[in-house]
Amino acid sequence: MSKIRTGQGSSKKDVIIKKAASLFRQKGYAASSMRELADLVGVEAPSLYNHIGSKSELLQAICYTVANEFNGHLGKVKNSKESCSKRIEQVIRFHIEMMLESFDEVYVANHEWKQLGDPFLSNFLQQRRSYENVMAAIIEEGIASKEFRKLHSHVAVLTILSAVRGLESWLRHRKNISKEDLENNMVEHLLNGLNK
Amino acid sequence: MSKIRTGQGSSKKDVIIKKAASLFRQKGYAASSMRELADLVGVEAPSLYNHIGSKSELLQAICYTVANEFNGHLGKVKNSKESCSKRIEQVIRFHIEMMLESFDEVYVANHEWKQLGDPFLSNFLQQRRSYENVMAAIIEEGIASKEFRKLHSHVAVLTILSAVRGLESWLRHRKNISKEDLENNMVEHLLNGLNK
DNA sequence: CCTACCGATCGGTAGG
DNA sequence: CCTACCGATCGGTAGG
Repeated sequence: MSKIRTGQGSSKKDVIIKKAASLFRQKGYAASSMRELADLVGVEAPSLYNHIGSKSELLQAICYTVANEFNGHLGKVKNSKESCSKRIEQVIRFHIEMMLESFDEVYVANHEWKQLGDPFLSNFLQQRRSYENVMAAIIEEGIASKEFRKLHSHVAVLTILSAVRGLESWLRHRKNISKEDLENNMVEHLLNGLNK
Repeated sequence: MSKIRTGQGSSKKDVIIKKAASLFRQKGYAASSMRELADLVGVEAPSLYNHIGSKSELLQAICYTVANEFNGHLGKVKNSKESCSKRIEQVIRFHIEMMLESFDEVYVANHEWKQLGDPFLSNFLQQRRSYENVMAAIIEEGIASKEFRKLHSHVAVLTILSAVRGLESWLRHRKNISKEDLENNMVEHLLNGLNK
């Protein structure tokens, strides 16, 4: 489903971006050097520049690919005919699946976006704000229709998105629980807290 | 209540640590230079070393001060005679208050601990694991006493801690909501999701 | 894809 | 507290 995965059809540039995501997640963007990245790819550092323009371009590619995936999904869910509860559940499950499928990329987009230079930084923040607003609108619709309890919609969005982000630390020290259990537990906790 | 605040009784070292927390939060640890920090303090870079030993020592001081505050509070709550629900609520409220009172420090401890060198890194992770275990034990006690619904306790801990951490992004672009509203909304959402 | 190398900046020290 | 300066490492280029 995603351009993030690296199959046999991937170019050298894709490989470099994939390795960069892994390196940036482990060490942070600023603390990662192009020499280390070159080692992971299996070439000398200057050779990287035959495929990419700069270090910052790698961060941009990672952050924007992730942002596009999330925006694409929310766009589809937004105007569906299902209940607000069902739509929010779909958003939660999508976040959890993205985290499990594209851990490095999502982690980097969540942690290292601050290192983006302008205009990429402001554009990224703009996209995120808009994403949160759409989610808040769905929750407000649910409150108006008495489906949800009367909570501040933006606080609820924050609570949900942050909780889901926490899977990061889960994925670092994998406990013995299946993806299904994880999803169902989290959906139950967050959705029951919302439901009337 | 906390050694984090910088009042009139603070030494130059305290001032440096406080400014470092602010700088590290804004730019990240690795991307912050000692020259920038010196500028904020109002001295030349080499003068910093009359008060501190190294850049990494600053990160250690910030992370450990925060960790000690949280551990101290949880230690007090842990064996209190109150209901599990009440104890979890106290933990949630403490996290929110810490975030509001010592934003820079908590943010840095949450985001930059990975840049700690060993043995500080493993010690920090050990403390955090132990903190989560104590919270999970309280939740399990609540499940056993039928106070809470039957959720995986470690997933619930993760959900709660992550949601509370999300206040970070709230504090960056302050919306018009009071501390009390924020706390009450979040406690209601998270606790109602837990309660039977 | 490599070797050779650049200017800039880093954390930190010496010496006063 | 400063000036002067160190070795190391950085992102990136030239040239083949």
